[in-house]
Amino acid sequence: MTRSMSSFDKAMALFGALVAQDGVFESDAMSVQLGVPESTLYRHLNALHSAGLICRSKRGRYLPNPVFLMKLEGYTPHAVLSEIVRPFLDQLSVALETTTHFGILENDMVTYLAKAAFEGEEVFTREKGQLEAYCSAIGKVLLSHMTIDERQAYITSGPFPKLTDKTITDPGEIERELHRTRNKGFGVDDGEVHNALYCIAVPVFSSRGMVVGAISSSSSQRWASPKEQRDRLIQLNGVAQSISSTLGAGA
Amino acid sequence: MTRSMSSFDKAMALFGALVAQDGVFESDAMSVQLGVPESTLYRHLNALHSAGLICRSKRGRYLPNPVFLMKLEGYTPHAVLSEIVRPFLDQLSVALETTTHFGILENDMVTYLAKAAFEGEEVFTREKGQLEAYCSAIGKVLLSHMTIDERQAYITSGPFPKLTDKTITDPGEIERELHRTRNKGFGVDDGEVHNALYCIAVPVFSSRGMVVGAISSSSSQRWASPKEQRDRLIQLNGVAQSISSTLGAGA
DNA sequence: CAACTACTATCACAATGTGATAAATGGAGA
DNA sequence: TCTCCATTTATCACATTGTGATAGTAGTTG
Repeated sequence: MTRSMSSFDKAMALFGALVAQDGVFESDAMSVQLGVPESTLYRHLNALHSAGLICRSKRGRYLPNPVFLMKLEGYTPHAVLSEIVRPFLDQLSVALETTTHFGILENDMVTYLAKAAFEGEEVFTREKGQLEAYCSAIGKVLLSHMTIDERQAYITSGPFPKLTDKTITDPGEIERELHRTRNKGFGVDDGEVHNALYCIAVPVFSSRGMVVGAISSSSSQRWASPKEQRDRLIQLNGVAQSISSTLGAGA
Repeated sequence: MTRSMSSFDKAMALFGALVAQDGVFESDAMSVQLGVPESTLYRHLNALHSAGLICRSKRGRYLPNPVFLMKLEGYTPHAVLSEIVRPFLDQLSVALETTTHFGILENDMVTYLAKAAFEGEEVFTREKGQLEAYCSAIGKVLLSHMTIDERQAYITSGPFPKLTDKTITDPGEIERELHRTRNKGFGVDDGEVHNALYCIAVPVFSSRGMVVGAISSSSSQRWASPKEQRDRLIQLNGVAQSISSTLGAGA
């Protein structure tokens, strides 16, 4: 991790900064931002250009090369993510003897990108299916990592249907639950989506701390003991971290 | 162009190959394909990974990093292309004293991504607007650079409405016209879309010879002499080449 | 279990990236 | 048109990095 950065990483850091700033390049500001001397920045800029990653629009503006973008058109983050995550879910499902999911947030709903079923445990979810976020374990985790503004917008967006008699539907109560979820570092759905469905979920981070999605363990019966739940969480977090490191170092 | 490739270029060449081959990496085949020894390839592979461009799916399979893809989600090839091309069109419009366009092929129709109007020359087209390909200058150029199969599919897809009395509508005749267009290297619309609209167009290539789009010069009156037309073509081609080199070396 | 291929590790050498400095180019405004 | 300022290119001595041959490990397939 702390091994010497290759020239490649440095140039890609510049690319990342450019993309994040809508192509605006101010040499002195960028220099302090990235901790790289200006002369080196221009060399990196040229490297990015000759590699076909960026092209110059006007003075001080560099955009991702459209030809490069076209090459990536066949790939969607969702499709790739689900392919990457699937083997991890399979392994986890065997280890925990439960069904496991990987989900992301999309339009305030949870979308399941991958599912590994554990035989004997029928779970009604399906891949690419959507679920309410406020009551599912994965949803709680993802909502709890939103910015304050985003979360506020979600909380006031209601209404929140009562799916079971355990479903939390009061906005204030939901907000507190999300706060607890964030503090604990994992989300719990204690029969709040479906009477016979109990889940716990933990976040999957990208290497720079952004939340990419969450993985969960779902069972038709409640976990027997606190110890058992703790055990599952450890395994979930282990796998989450494996996924993170598979995703690598980029943003 | 032939100056020594930076390590960056070589690694990005590997990335390009991976993307083009759906992530499949066979070290010996890739080695001969790129002319790079295997040990170096694996170093590049690791560089791409640690820079966050790719991640490992399974043995021998490397996919674009979904986190990286997400960062690029705000950029579409079309939007970037039109921004890149616009200043060139403006300049060309002044030089030729005609309206100029940049268009690409989309679902067998020409889509105009950018337009630079020349005052006094009213042209009915608008940016993001679509036009039939078989009778417009830009369309002819783009169709003429399709693969044989694609072109055949287009020719048989008909029907081809007769927009003016000069419009070529017979499939066989269209095919011959496309063949002529390809051989000449430029396309002509001699009032075939609209009675008072005369255009010539030339292709814009990416640095590896792929056709990205085409630029055209449109006028409400026919060019006076062959010499004048030749002159316009020279300027069109010059600008097309400028755009190509702005797009850079990738793919 | 055998054969194969993906993948990692090491090392001496050379190529390439580095950053300070200086100079040129181009665009916005007076 | 001229001035000013930020962007951009050019140069150079130095040291960090990349290179590729070789050898060895590990995971997969039959």
